Amino acid sequence: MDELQDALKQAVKDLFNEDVEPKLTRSEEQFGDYTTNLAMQLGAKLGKQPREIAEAIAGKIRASEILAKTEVAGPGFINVFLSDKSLLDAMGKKPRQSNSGKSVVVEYSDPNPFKVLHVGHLYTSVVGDAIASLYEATGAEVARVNFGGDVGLHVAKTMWAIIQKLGGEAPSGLQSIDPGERAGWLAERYVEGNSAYEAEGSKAAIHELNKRIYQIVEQNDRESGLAQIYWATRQWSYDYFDAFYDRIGSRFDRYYPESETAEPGLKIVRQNIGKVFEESQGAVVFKGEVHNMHTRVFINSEGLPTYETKDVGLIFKKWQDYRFNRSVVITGNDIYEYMQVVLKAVEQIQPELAQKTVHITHGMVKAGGGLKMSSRLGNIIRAEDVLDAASQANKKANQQDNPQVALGAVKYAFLKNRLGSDMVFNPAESVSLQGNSGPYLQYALVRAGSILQKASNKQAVLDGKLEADERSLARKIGEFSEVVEVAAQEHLPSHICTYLYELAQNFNRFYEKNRIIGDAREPLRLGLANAYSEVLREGLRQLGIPAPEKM
RNA sequence: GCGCCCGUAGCUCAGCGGAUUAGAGCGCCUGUCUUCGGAACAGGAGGUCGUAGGUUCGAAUCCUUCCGGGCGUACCA
Repeated sequence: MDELQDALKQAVKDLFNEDVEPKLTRSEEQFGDYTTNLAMQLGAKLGKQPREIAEAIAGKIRASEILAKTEVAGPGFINVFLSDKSLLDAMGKKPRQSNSGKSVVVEYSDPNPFKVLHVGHLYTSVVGDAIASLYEATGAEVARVNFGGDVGLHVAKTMWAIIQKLGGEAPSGLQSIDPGERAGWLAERYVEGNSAYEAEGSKAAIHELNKRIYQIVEQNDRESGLAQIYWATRQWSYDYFDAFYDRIGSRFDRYYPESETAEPGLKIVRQNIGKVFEESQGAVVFKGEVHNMHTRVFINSEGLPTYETKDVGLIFKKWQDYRFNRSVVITGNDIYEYMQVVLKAVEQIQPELAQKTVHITHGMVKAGGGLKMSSRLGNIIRAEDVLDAASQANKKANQQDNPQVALGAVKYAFLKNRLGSDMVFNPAESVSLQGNSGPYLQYALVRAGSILQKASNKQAVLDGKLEADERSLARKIGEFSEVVEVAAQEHLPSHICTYLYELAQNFNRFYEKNRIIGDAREPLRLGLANAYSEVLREGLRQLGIPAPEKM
C-alpha cells in the first residue's frame, strides 16, 4: 500500500529526521488491515521506548483520509484500519509492475526425446507455467522454453534397442508401429537399451552408436538408415510432447534440442581450457572443489560433450536469442549441485549470464493411493497416468467426466505446496470436491458466475459504507495484487493457491449469511461479487487452472 | 565421508522474525439447511512446531549440535 508507506515515511522524517523504508505486513483482521513494526526498529536506533515512538507516528498519520483508525498495540506495533473507500479502491488494483520492460526466459519441463514423460515432468511443467504467468502478471516479457536431450547416451541406448528390434538399421520396420503406440514403443526401447548398457556386454556398441548419432546431427545426415530411424523416431517424441502439452494447456515459445546447443557449448568449453576448464584423465573437467563444489566432466574422453557442456551452450544460446534480464530455470532438486557447477563455470566465462540466472528447484513427487508405477517402463509413474488417475477418481467419486476438473485438480494439488520439499500426490484426494482443492475453487467461480448471470441487468457499484461481512470480503479481495507481487518475487505459486482458497472461503461465508440479489444492499454486494469473481478467475488463470462454465 | 534440501495435529500441508488461543483440508464427533447452484456454512476433539543449545525486546521462523528422511557426489541426464 504505497500511500500508507509514504505517509509513514513522511511522519518519521518529520518527527525524528530519519529516512526509513517502512515495511507493512497484513495483520490478523481483528488487529487491522496493516501492521508495521517500524517503531520497534527505530527504538534501538533512537534510544527511545518503542511505544512512545509508535504513539507519535500514529498521531501523525491519523489524519490521513485513507485510514479509518490507527492504534498502537503490544510492544509498539502500529495497526491501521483502512477507510471503506480505500478498501474498495484497493480491490481493483493491479500488481506492481516490478518486472516491467524486462525480458525473462523461463525454462522448464525439459523432457528427453526418446524417453517417457513422467510425473516429474508434469510437476515441473505445471510449476513452470505458473511462474511464467507470475512474471507476466508483474510486467515481464516472458519466453517459455524447453530444453531436451535429442542427442546423448540415452538416445544411443534407445537406438541400439530399436536396431535390435528392427533386426538392423532398417527404417521401413517403423511403419508397422501404430501411431498411437509410438511413444510407448520408444519408451520400452529405452528401457531395453538401458538394461543392455548396464549388463556391460553392449556398452561398446552403444558408445559407438552414440558417436554416430552426434555425427548424423552434425552433418545433417538424412540418408543413412540409422539417420532415417533417428529423425523419424525423434519426431515421434516431439509429437508426443506436443500432444501432452496440449492436454495440460502448456505452450512453449521454443524447444532447444541438445543437438543445437552441443556445438556452441563445445566451442566455448574448448576455448576456455586452461582458463576455466582443465584436462584430466583424457576428459575436460571443471574443478569444483576450490568453490566447494563437485568436479564435473564437461567433455568426455571420447571428445563428446556431456550434459554440462550442452547446458553451457544453452545459456549462451538463450542469451543470444533473448538478451534476457533474467533467466529462470526450473528443475527437480536432484540436479541442484549439478547446476551450481555449470553456473559457476559460466560465471568464470561471462559473469553476467550466471548472475542473471536463477535456478529454482522443487522436490520429488511420491505416489499416494491409487497411483502405480510402471515397471515395464522402468519403475516410473507416467505423466499421463497421473491425469488418467485423477479423471477416474473424478468419475468414481463425483459421477462426472470433466477433463477440466481433473486437470484443475492435479494442477492445484501440485501448486498448493511450497516448492522445495518432496510431496505426496494422491489422485483421489486431489479431485475431492471438498476442502482445499482445485475443484472447490472452480466450483466457487461457477457459483459466483451464476449469481452474476442472474443479476446481469442490475446495477453494481463499489461505493458506500461497508457492513462487517462486506468489509471482510473487500479486504480479502484487495489483497490479491500484493499476493501476486510476493508470489512472483519469491517464485512461489503456492501463495496464490493459499490466497484463493481463503478468498473463496471468505466469500462462501459471506454468501451463506447474506443475500445478494434482492437485498437493499444489492448494488454494493453485486459490486463485491463481481470483483471477487474477477480476482478468482485471474488467480486460476495464473495457475493455469481451467475455469469451467458449468460443473 | 562430504555437500544440498526437508522434519509443524492420525494423514496431506500452510505459516518462514512479530503479538494474547500455532492455522487449513482430509479423517473422527456435533450442528445449520424447503440454498441467489449445499461440491456450502457453523462448532468440537486432536500439536511442548524432530532434539539440545544460542542470538533477539520477540523464534515454528535466524545460527549451531545431534537424531531421522530425501537427493547429489568425474566421463548419465
